[in-house]
Amino acid sequence: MKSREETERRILEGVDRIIRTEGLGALGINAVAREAGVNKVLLYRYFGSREELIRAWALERHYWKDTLSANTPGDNRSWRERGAALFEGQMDRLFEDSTLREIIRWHISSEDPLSREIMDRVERDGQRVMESFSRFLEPEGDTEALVALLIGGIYYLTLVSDRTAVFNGIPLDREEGRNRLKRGVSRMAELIFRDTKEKKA
Amino acid sequence: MKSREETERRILEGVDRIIRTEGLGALGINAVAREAGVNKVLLYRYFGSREELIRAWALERHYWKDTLSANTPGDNRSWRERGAALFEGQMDRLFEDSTLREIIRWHISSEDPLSREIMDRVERDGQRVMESFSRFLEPEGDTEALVALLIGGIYYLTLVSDRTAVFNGIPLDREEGRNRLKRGVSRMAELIFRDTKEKKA
DNA sequence: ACATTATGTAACCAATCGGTTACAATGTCA
DNA sequence: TGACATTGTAACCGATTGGTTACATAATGT
Repeated sequence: MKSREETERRILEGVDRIIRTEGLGALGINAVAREAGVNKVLLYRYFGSREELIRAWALERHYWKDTLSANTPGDNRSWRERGAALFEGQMDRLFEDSTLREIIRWHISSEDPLSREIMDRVERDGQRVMESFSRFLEPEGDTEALVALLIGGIYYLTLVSDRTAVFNGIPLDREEGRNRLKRGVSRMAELIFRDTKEKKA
Repeated sequence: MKSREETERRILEGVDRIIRTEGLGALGINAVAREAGVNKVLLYRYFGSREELIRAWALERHYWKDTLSANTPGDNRSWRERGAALFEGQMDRLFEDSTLREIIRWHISSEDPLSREIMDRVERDGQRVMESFSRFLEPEGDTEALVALLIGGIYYLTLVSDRTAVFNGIPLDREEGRNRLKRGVSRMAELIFRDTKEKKA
């Protein structure tokens, strides 16, 4: 009974908790109100509608830690190696962040324009990282297509890990299998950039 | 007003049509009855429930044309090349068959055990093809992980092509972009199997 | 002390969902 | 013609959904 700001925060935390534990499909106004320990009337008073509530939740999230910016000054790895680490880091991030997986799931599954809107935001960051990275490599062959496939593989396998324990012989539910995949991502990135020249500039 | 058999077929065709045009999410009993031009009471009389109706629809489908069995006797391609063609064929199949995409979408999105049941059936076929193929190659490195990533990439990109026109600079809605991806799949398969020995047997 | 803001309660709306029931109207076949 | 299977109509159930309304109760700041 005091700060509206804090109540709004509690509601958004309820949204986050529901998405993390039950998925976006379970995100109803009634469920959120229950989860946040708040009356559902407040959701409408403060956010207007279900859609705007979800949008508000999505906007306050940051989606990509810029793995590339974690370059220490004394980093003497080649850009090929850094690229491999970049993709591996993305897979790691996705395995850890269930809400991020849920957003991708949503985008793939629904026709809701809002899911596009949010997913665009997610990928804009990733795109920016990729661009700053590709400034140092001269692509050979259709690197764009190969990278698209690699990213897609990362997306799909992390998504399916919530549903299936084993995929193509790999135990997605165990650390061992996930490490095999991350090494696979790294290896595949190396294969993609194997014939790529490094720019001098 | 005559053959029960034909009416059941019309219902199943209605299911198929809805899934193909509006997706599995739109597959309600009322929608199917409307689409099939039949009273919804009949759906219950003949199939029992929504779940059994979907199961009946799924069971009468065949999911993978065995690309590998399309090997003509005079085929003198290496197994590496055949592997590349195999994956490329899978991507082609997925781009063409929207209901297959819808099944994968369903499996990724919902917790419904039925989706697992059906997806298992889908992948059992694919697994069988892969096994008969890998009998001729001695893997070097974690081929399983790399193949998993490739399949995942194929799955994700075909799924996302229903929602997004451009991914990582590739126009998913145009023949040109899809061909780039298919060539990419082929190329990636070659990269994966580059260091793989062919068995003599 | 008073007005303002924040929060709550509870009933209510219209729509949709999967599913059921009772009964009437057809068509088919012997 | 009569028996039987097939199809249809239409009302109904209980549950859930997103969303609204009217009104009462607290806490806050000045």
